[in-house]
Amino acid sequence: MCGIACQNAGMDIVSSKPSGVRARKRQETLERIAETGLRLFSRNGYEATTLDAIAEGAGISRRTFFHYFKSKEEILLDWQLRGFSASLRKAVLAQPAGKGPVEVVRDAMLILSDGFRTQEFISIDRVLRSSETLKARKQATYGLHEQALYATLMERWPDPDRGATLRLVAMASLGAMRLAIEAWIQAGGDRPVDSFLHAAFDGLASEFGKPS
Amino acid sequence: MCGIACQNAGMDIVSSKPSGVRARKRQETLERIAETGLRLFSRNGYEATTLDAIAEGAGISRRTFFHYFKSKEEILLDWQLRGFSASLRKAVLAQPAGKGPVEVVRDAMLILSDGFRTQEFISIDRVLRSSETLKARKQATYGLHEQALYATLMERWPDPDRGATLRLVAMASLGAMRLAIEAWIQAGGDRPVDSFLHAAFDGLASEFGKPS
DNA sequence: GAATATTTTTGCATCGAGTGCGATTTGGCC
DNA sequence: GGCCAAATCGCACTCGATGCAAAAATATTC
Repeated sequence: MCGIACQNAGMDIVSSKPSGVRARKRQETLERIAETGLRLFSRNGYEATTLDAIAEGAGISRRTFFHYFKSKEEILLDWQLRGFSASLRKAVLAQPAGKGPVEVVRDAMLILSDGFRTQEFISIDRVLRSSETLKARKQATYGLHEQALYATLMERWPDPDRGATLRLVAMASLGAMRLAIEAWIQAGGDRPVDSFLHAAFDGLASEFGKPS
Repeated sequence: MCGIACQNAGMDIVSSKPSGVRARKRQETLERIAETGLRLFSRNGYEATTLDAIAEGAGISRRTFFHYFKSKEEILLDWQLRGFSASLRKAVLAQPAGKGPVEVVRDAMLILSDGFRTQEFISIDRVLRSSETLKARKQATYGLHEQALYATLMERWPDPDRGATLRLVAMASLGAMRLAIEAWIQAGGDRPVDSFLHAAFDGLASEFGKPS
C-alpha cells in the first residue's frame, strides 16, 4: 500500500522538521531499487530476477528491500500507478465545461497517449505480459485506475444519482484504452496510438448506441 | 492451464480404451481436492489455509496436489472458469438471429444471472475479495472470460472486419456484468440481479450512445 | 495369471518469496 | 557530547512451488 506516495507522510502535517538528509536518502534508495528492479526485469525476465540480485544491485540487504516495497511485484505495480492515474485525473479536470463524461475522458486519454510511445513503457509492458501472474496484476491495476477515474469523475459531476453511470464510463473507457493499446502493440506501432483510441470509442458508440 | 477440462483428453480421439478405473479415480481425486480447498478457504480464509491442510483433507500427499493444480490459486481460478465461460458461450449461441451483438450478450447474461444467487457463489466471491492478490486474480479471470466471449462472438459473426468492435462488446459487456454484480452484492441482495444488469446496459447505451 | 510397461503417488531435497525478531548503525535533536 | 527514533541488517523460519527418483497402482501383453 505504501509505495512512493507516503514515505514522507507527516512532513506536511506535523510541524517537526522535514529531516532533510533522511528523506533524501530514503527517496534515493527507493528510486535506486525501482530502477535496478525494472532494469533487471527487462534484461533477464521477471522470474529469473531474484530479490537478492535486486538488493545487491541497489546496494542494500535483502531484508531492507521489504522496507521499501511490500513485494517483488510491487515494483511493477508502483511503476504502473506512479504517473498514470494522477495525470489522467489532471487531464480530466482540465477539460473544458460543456462536454459529457465520455468525451471528457476520451479527450483526456488522447492527450496522455503520447506517453505510451516511450521505450520504457513498451519495454516494461512486455515484462507485464510475460507471465500469468503478472498479467493478472496488470489487469488488477486497471481495476485501480478504474476506481481512481471514477473518483475523479464524481469530483467533477458530484451528483450521487450519476454514480452508477460514471462507474460504467470509467470501466468502459479504460477498457477501450486497454484494447487500443493492445491493438497498437499488436500492430507493431505503425499507426499512431491516437487512431486506435479514436476507433475504440467510436466502436463503443456505434455498438452500444443502437436502439435496444 | 489444465484444470477439469482435459484430464481425459484422448478418450474421444484415440480409439484406445478409456481406462475406466484410472480416469474415474483421477476425476474423483480432482473433485475432492477442489471441494476440500474451497471449503477450507471459505471457513478459515485463503492465506490461513495451507497446502498441507488441503492435501491432508483430500487424503493425498502435498506433492500430489501439484499433479492436479498448478498452484493454490488455481483452485479458485478453476472454480471461476468451470461453468461460466462455457455456459455463456452456450447461451450466446442459442440466442435467436436478428439481434445485434450487444443485445445477444445482454440477454444471454440475463439468463445466467440466476447462478449468481447461489450460496456457493456468494461465499467464494467473498474469498476472492479477501486479499489483494486474489482480487488481482479475479480481475484476471474477467480477462479470460473476455477472451472466451470474444471468441464466441467471432464464431457467431465471423467477419474479420468486426473483430475490433466485437472485442469492445465483450469487454464492455463483461465490465457491465462485473459492476452489476458488485452493486448487487453491495446492496445486500434486495433487488434482483437482473435489474442491476439491465441498468448497467442501459447506462452504457445512454452514455456512449450520445452524439460525439 | 505372470511379466512388462505406463501412469500415479510419494518423499526428499532445494529454491525463492515473504515475515518476525532483535541487534546494530545512522541521522535528528537537545 | 548524549539521547531518541528510524533505518539497516542478519538470522531463523514459514510456505508455495519445482525437480528428481523411487515406490505403488493400474493397464497391457503374452
